[in-house]
Amino acid sequence: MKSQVQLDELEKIGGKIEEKKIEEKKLPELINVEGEVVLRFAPNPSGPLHIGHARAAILNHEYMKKYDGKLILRIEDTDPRRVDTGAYDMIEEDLKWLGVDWQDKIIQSDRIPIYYEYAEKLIKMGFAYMCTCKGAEFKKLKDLSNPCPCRDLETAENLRRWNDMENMPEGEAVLRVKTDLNHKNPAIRDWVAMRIVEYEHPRIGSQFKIYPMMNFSVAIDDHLLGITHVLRGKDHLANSEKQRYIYKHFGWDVPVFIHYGRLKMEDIQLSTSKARLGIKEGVYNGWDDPRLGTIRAIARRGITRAAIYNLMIEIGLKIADSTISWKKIYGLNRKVLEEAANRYFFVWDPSKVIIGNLPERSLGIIKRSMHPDFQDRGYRKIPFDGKVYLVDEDVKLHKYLRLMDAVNVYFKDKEAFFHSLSLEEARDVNAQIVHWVPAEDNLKAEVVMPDASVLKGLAEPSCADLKVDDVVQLERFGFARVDEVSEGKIRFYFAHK
RNA sequence: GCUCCGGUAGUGUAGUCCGGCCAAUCAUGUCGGCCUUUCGAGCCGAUGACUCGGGUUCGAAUCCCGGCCGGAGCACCA
Repeated sequence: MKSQVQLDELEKIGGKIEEKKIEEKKLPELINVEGEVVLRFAPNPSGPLHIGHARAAILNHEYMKKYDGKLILRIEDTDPRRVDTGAYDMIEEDLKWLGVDWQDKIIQSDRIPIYYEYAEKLIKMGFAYMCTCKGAEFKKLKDLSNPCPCRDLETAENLRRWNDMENMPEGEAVLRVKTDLNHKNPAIRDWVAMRIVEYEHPRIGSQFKIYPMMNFSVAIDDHLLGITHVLRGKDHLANSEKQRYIYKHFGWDVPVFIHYGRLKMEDIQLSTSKARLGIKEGVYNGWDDPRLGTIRAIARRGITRAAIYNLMIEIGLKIADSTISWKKIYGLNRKVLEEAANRYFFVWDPSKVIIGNLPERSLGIIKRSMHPDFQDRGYRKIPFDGKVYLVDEDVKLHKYLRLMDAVNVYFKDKEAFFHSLSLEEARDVNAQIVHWVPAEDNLKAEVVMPDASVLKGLAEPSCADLKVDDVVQLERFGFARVDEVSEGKIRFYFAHK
């Protein structure tokens, strides 16, 4: 018997634990918050979103909610060669699946004239010049901190070249932003703002031939859209510095740049371009192949958005790189699924067993709860007539088996016989407790595993009532998402144990 | 090579700015126990980290210098 003092102490501890659970995982405050916080998620439409995009999307979305601010979806399609027309819709679908919503959407290819306008302003202000030097020659000069011959061109000549740019072939000229030729980092020196692209844009066609470089369009748009905080990967560190020159030249306020580290994912290092190639060559079944790190692949596997959200919030915006293990994701996902997932029997590697000596009283309809912790969800009915399929390994490895909620059997000369009925008796002989499926009344089932291999077996009859996207726990097997249900057949995608 | 940035348990993360309350947080994983008609969940317990070497200081995960390791950028991609 515990003393009152001990009980009080326990309650205190319990209370503390509760509190900690509630206050779990918060994002740090943003700096320089004055007025409305405006953020953007700005993917390049080269394919569907992957787990790396999810980080940017979720963090931006979380801050939008935290500060009751605004999130803008900006599609950055200023390189006609890197545009996949299917990606525009896929990006929005993926964001919707993630539960990320946005207030405004803009597509940069709709804004080309705006970039022209600001390019011209920059030329007139003397902060940009038209450079016709060969790339290699410019680099040589740049690396020595020397100006190229075009740098000191008169404004009038720059404007003449700028207006003539449309008549030049690709590679003939670029518009450069003046920065600092003595900048320590050669990459920052006089970077390219506009270039000629002779390639039909998949979305807007051939109406333009001059396209902005990302550093230019991004800086112009971030300012025009009133972006206050820019969250981006640390691979953009140098770009942020390049973009600062645009703000400086125009006299604009610079947003807060926040750079986070690289996200590495165990077993998945596939870039969008490699994935696309793999799909084209038939190595992968599509963008949602379970081996890929795309949002849709992860979703198809029964990973919940809540798990992805929690993961991204936990990782946060650290600039140091992070490696995510599947175990981490599974652990987070299991928390969500454990409560949500109803239980069903799936027998893989099925072995038919006919049980001898069955007493009449052991036959009938077996009822088993949908979820042991939530009896109010009701139960499934599984008819038991002595003829069942069991997992082959269970049959081979054990002398005594208890078929859950039905009977205890024993094997003699590879034949199965009735032993007893109660759980207690099963315990007395150390019977292995196993799941089973009726030999007659069942569904053909297959489970697509994370490596895309397919495990075939049989599922209990009530699986016929399942709907696509239901996530269930296949007892003694693991969590799986229902991918397709048809007459007498069901297909699952395996999530994890 | 040049420029910049990092390095806390297996993994993720807190703490680092403003040294002491840090013999370092929380989560996940792993192992063990209890419970249980699932290999799940829950509960209890265990496990395990400040990259290394100097320096400053009464005192360093925290500040300084150097090494090591890792990453990013160095495009007419984003």
